[in-house]
Amino acid sequence: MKAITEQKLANKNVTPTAMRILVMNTLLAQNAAISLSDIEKSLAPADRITIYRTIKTFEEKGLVHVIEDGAGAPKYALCLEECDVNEHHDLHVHFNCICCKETFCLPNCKIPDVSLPANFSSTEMNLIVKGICDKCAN
Amino acid sequence: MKAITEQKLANKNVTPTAMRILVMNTLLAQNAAISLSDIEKSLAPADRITIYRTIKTFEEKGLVHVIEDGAGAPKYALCLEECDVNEHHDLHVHFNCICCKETFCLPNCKIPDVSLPANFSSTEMNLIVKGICDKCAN
DNA sequence: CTAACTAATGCAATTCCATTGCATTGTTTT
DNA sequence: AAAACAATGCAATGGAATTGCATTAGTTAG
Ligand SMILES: [Mn+2]
Ligand SMILES: [Mn+2]
Ligand SMILES: [Zn+2]
Ligand SMILES: [Zn+2]
Repeated sequence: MKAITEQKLANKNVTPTAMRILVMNTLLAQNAAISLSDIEKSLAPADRITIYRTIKTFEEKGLVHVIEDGAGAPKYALCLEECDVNEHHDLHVHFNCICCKETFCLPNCKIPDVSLPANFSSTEMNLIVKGICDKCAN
Repeated sequence: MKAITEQKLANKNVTPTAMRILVMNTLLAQNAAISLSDIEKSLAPADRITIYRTIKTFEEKGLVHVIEDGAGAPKYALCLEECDVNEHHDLHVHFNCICCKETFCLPNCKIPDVSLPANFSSTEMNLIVKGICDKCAN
């Protein structure tokens, strides 16, 4: 366990401090994206700002990606190994369930190409699908 | 001018008050999506909260749609006539230019279908493309 | 036409979250 | 061990969303 956590940090050149290991373990334990305040609650009474800066560091180093699902606060999920400081490669669809309110990465669901108008060029895409997830379907 | 504005409000059963006409005219004057604080600045010294509630009303009545482009604050743009209280039909791509920072509706650029995992069903989709717009391309 | 009722507005106040400054503590390098 | 650098904790700031409440404008019933 601890090995995996520290390895992930080491892979992206992030010094494995106590706080960072706690946050990384929290992220590893999720099957859905979580917000900053989720992490705060989960790690209370750890300092909020330190968690904030930890997540920022993770984001910059390509350990997590941000998901803006329109639910108020941004959520975070672990990146694939291929992501790095310069480029995130999580070009997958994110799904927000209107029933359980969870937001999931759908790593096998790639964002299709769209044909933009003339002289528009794209560098990044973000697709949020809202609906009912498998667990909430009856 | 005034005729168009009031007609748009009337079409969606929104009482055409002074404030609502001002906000609607502001929206009509844009060629890009604008944030609440943009509207506030544009209509200063009108009351911020009234503008907030006006936009909420417009949104509920299907007059405007929200665009979360990840730039911090949500932006708003006029809907097509087909939108209504029950359903927004703006299933088009939104484009955020990393150069001029503007966010545009691309009404002719529909969001392609994506094949979700088994037992996931979609009710709504939101695709934000980031890149360089035609005006900023050289 | 007026009283009663409903909708819209303006202002105050609250809450939430993001972000920064700064002093302190822990780590690494020389 | 001293100097240099990185991470942390706490205080403070700032922006934006949201709600309560009293006031005003608009509409409707008698
Ligand atoms: Mn993801
Ligand atoms: Mn649009
Ligand atoms: Zn669900
Ligand atoms: Zn541009």
